[in-house]
Amino acid sequence: MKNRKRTTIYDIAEKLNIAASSVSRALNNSNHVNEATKKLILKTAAELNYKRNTLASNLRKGQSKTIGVIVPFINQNFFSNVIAGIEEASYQKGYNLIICQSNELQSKEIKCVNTLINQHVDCIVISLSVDSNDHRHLQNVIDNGIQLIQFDRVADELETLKVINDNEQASEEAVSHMIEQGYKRIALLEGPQNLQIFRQRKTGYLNALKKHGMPILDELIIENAWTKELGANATRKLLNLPKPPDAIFASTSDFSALGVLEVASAMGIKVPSELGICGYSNEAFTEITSPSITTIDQFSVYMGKTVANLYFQELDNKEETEVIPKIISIKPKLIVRSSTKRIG
Amino acid sequence: MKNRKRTTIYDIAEKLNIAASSVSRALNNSNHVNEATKKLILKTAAELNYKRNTLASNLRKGQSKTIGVIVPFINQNFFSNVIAGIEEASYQKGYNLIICQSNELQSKEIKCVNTLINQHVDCIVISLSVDSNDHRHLQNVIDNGIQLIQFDRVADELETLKVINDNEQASEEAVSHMIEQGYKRIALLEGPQNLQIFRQRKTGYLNALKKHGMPILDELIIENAWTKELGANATRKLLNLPKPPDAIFASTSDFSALGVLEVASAMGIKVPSELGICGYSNEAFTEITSPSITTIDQFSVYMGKTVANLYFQELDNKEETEVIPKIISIKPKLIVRSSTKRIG
DNA sequence: TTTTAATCCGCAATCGATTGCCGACATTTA
DNA sequence: TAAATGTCGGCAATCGATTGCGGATTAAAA
Repeated sequence: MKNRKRTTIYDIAEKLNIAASSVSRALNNSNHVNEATKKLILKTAAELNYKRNTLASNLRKGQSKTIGVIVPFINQNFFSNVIAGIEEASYQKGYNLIICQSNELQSKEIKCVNTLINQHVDCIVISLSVDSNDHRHLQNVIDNGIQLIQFDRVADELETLKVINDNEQASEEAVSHMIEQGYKRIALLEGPQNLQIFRQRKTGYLNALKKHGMPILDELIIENAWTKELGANATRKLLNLPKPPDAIFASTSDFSALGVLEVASAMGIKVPSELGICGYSNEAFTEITSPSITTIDQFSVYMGKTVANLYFQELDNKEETEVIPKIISIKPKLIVRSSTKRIG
Repeated sequence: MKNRKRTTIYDIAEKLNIAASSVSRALNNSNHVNEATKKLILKTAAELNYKRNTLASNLRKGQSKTIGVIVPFINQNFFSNVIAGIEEASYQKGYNLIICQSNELQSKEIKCVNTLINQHVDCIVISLSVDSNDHRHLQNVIDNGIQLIQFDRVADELETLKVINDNEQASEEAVSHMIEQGYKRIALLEGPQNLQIFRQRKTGYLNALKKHGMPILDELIIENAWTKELGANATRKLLNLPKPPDAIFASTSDFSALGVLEVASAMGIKVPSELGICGYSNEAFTEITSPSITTIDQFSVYMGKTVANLYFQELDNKEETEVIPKIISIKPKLIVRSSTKRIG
């Protein structure tokens, strides 16, 4: 709070009795300024503890070197990892991050988008909130000349850059694995079907069953079981069926899978011998439950880096070759653990 | 990418054939403008899809309505929770967050600080990196008239606003609890002692021993065991002592405690009967290990909210009463779980 | 009807950095 | 020696929004 007034290029100019434009050029390392004066300016700038006012600079240059990120919750493992990845890649390029949480609410998501547009961010990175239905606010981003990149939870119909997981394939692989382990009645806990990722995971599940010539049993497919509690409730319901499942694929999240595991334990049902369990996301805890939970790794940090790098590539490429793929799909990896290992 | 050029107040002014200043006033809901024209302006602004250029506004007003946050890693539970808390409180006040990671490196921390100063953030919130030794960069923040708030890992000698946990007290409570459970030889895994929080936790440990008239055994105090791996190594060493401990307080983190638990399990040592374990942080996984781990909850989201609100209070209070406490200490809560429950 | 006050609105400066353009001077080439 | 080229520095406009001040119009008070 000492010098409320910060030193500007004018202060430096005045002190050295030169024009502010020269100071600006020197600080930007332009070659339109004599080497000697440049050194002098830099020295004086350091002495006066000069800090460039990025606001002014950005205003003039019409860019902000800032990327806005909107996620449902910052403190969910998957998202915080993606953000960490974005941050790492952006930092190297001298870009800053503005982070917003949509709290899974479209209404807040819209506000976040507007804030970021006002902030003149160069790029908005978003993973949709669960109740996101129409996408006018995203169209608005594009209309305002801001690069839009969607990741993970994407609106398919919008033609933007996207970084996604191959959910369908991963899901199919997981279910196939369970079938190979001898499970016959595999239940599916599905997430809100307005989100593409959950539709894809369901498709993967159905594909696997078809491929192995297994029947699709509607009573084993439970909607909207994507939190630990909902997963637990669904499990109670499933295990009390006349013909209960012998495996549960919690396609929504590991939290849901954890709910499954807890209910099974409480009911004295043995995992994996009597009930197989597979989650999604490879949350840290899946490794340390007993038994440990089979799950799918989404390479979240890598995903974040990919998002950022995609933006930077697109930036370099402007008006040039335009050969960059608009959609990058990252292949997730099935992590087989005890909760589904019945044989071998 | 449609209209590269966004509408400004001048566009609105021109269209309505009035002065830009009136537009500005209308948009700021000033009462120095006729109600009818105000309505007209607002309507036109909406029609033209006007978005305020926050950069220009902030430049003029000399503030940015932005809070910069620097943490070691975004994707560590504690920090992402604190950030979530800060975001929630800031959002309500119309403030944005710029997030940086120091990666536990002082060098990067300094760069982050400079970036944020350049960005003219109104406030910088920081939790120090582990190798943070001198604090000139923090002094620099203050000298630039930016409000500095430290949380959790703070530099004690700097007179700034601080939000901390009462580590000493929590630590003492945890160790006392273990003593009451009948543990006689309680080991301590300590963190890097240049960070105050770890010194405080050690002090709490020592206090508890003293209070209960128990000897302090140097061979049971292990330095720098603050990751899962280091915790595991330390445990191997401890359990191979001629007179091994019957309890381990992983004062650094739950990850460290997890390392302890894993080694104990691998060595066939029963927890809690043969070895008590207590962690720190109340990470989600501590609840689901078997046995579940006794730990200390730091109320991280609440901590974040407190940080943000502290800033806003200070803002309101400028030049006024100055009665706000400079240091807010949040009392953590001991969460007793199976890993230390030997009696009762 | 005249004075006073209130209400609106516009002019122009300002925030700090950047940049196109011009001119002064020095250096090189014809 | 004259012309052409290059180097360096300054002037002034610009980015978009805000705001102090003053002027004009209208309403209220005397």
